[in-house]
Amino acid sequence: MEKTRDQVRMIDVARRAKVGLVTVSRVLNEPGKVAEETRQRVLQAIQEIGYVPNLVAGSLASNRTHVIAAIVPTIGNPVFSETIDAMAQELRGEGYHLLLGNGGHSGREEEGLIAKFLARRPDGLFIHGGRHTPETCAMLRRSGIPIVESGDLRRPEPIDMVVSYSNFAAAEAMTTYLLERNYRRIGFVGRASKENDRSLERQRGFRAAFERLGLEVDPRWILETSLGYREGAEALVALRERTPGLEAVFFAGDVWAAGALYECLRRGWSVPTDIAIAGFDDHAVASQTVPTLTTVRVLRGEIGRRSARLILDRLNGGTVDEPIIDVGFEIIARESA
Amino acid sequence: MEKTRDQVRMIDVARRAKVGLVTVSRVLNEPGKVAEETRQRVLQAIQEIGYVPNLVAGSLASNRTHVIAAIVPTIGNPVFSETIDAMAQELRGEGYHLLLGNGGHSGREEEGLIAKFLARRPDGLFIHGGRHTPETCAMLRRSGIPIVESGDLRRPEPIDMVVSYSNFAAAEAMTTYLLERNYRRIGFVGRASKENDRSLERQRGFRAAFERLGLEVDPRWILETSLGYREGAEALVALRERTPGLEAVFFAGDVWAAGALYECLRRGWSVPTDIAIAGFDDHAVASQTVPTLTTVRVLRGEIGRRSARLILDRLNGGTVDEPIIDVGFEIIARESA
DNA sequence: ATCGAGTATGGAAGCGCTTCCATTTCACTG
DNA sequence: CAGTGAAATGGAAGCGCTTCCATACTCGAT
Repeated sequence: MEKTRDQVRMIDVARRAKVGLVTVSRVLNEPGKVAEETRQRVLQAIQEIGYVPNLVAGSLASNRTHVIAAIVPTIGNPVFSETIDAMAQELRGEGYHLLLGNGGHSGREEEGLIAKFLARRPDGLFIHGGRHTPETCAMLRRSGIPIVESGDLRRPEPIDMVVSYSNFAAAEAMTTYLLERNYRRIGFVGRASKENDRSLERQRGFRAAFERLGLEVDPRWILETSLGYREGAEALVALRERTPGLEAVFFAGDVWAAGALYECLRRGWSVPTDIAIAGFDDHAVASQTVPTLTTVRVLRGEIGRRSARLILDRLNGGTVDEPIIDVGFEIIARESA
Repeated sequence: MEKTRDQVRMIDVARRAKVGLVTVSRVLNEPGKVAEETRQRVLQAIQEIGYVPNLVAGSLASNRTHVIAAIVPTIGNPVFSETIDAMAQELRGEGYHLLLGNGGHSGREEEGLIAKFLARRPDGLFIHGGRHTPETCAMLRRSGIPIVESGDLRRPEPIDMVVSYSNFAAAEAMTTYLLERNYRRIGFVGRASKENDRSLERQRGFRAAFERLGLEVDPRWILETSLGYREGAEALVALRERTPGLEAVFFAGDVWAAGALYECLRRGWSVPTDIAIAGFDDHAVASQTVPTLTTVRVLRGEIGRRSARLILDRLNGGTVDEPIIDVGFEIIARESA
């Protein structure tokens, strides 16, 4: 079952085209430096014998793999896949490919994955995720490759570059929007803030908006749960039950909000009259729900594109002037709040 | 801006541990063949100087990259990302990583991508997608690596292995379900069947269910559009307008169906009394919509896992007995139809 | 003591490319 | 017409590993 070593090599092309091996390499990598006639001869030889270059060998010799590693908590989450998609697109234009990994949510798991990824010598690395173990950071720094961190703008000591928006600012802005519309008793639904820095930041933003107006946040308004439509519905019910007079709920994710809107339909609660609902992400469904969903738009694709560009620019020898990019956000006011 | 060649190499570890370079390689790849004491010494040396193996060099020498290439039309589509996610998970367990590419929907584009991917010498390849150009097929065959095609069970000449469900059978089953419930005028919404084989298969399945009962399909019942919530809503309205007495609509995708359900809410159409709605995919939202959505469940994760296993088994020297795996589907009967 | 069969280890030869440098050719200058 | 520089080409030396083979040593059976 041994994999047979019968590849067509560059030297075979060279012999066929009656040129030196080096010339074949040039045709592939620096076509401008080869005479037109020679070039054609080589290209034809490549065609004829069906030569497929071996980039593994090339990478070893040149010390560049043209691979960018990307690590996200879960590939399945559309929130990440949109970023990844845009990044892959941008990279492909310059001959780079994506090595994809789901880091899981634990620091140790991530550390192991990163170690294995670095062994593949990617030319750059994109990582969405919060805290890294000190070992991970050290490893990444030592690697010497351009690195983009994403997930939140606020990083105490960025390893290298950062592309994101501020979860804090976005949550604060939405909460302020709700407060301005005279909602006062506002629930907040997010992920476990202990496990997830971004959730924590959103919750902080929520609280900050209240504080700026000198208002108190009732601890009963805060609810942490896992992501899902049903979880959103359940959260809404739980919050209303334990908080008499609740006027609005800010869901830190549109999936929860959409689930909650369904619950309102089932129970005959009128939105936003009985209860106002706000979301986060501007998921495709947000403009179609009944009623349509007020939410925070974040440009996920933009994060991917900008990250790719930053890495590519550095690889192309440019000095990156601003290594921390804020892609911003936007409050999308619709019917639900 | 030259990338400095200052990696720690295996030979450095060897010298520090006072062993031969080969022994270090063994510690990493066949630990059992090294004496315990020596092994510890080597591991410690690795720790101390922070050695990160260079898999590029290893791959060149061993002719195995431990990389599996995966090509999907779009990474962003949750339908694919679920498969990819499961596949990555399964592969990681055996030390393999995923090289990810979005092939676009054109054959030429795909061909270029595959050529570039093969140059990276992946040990296996997963591809979701229908028609490949003859050149693509030839290239893939010549590569000699295990290949899994997915997307639909029906492939005239599978390149190698296939893991999927039958779009035809699934659509036929759902249509039959609707017919059994005495819906007779049934709309069908899918993607452009000219561009997408899977859409065509689903449409064929739809028609086949009618034929089996000797019933006619009115051409006005068929509507092709692009994917999206709004598109689903619009499709529903268009179908009802042009088909008096329409009793049900089968949407070949839950996103359309969910969008259509919202439209029913807006217009006050009662589902399934005024109009029955069925979907496809069993998207997470399907169990939460109002009313809940009758749909076809397909195990996307299972496709990823099985594909990975098939490839891994072949790489581990096993002979795969059944190179065409049907993961099946399931009709999930809920309230909407 | 002798042999054979493990077990542990290391040296040397590549894997298929890129890069460095040398060489050749040729048009153009003074 | 020698002198010069640019353009085109190729030889040789690695890139950091794995694999093949040889060697040294151990142990129990003869």
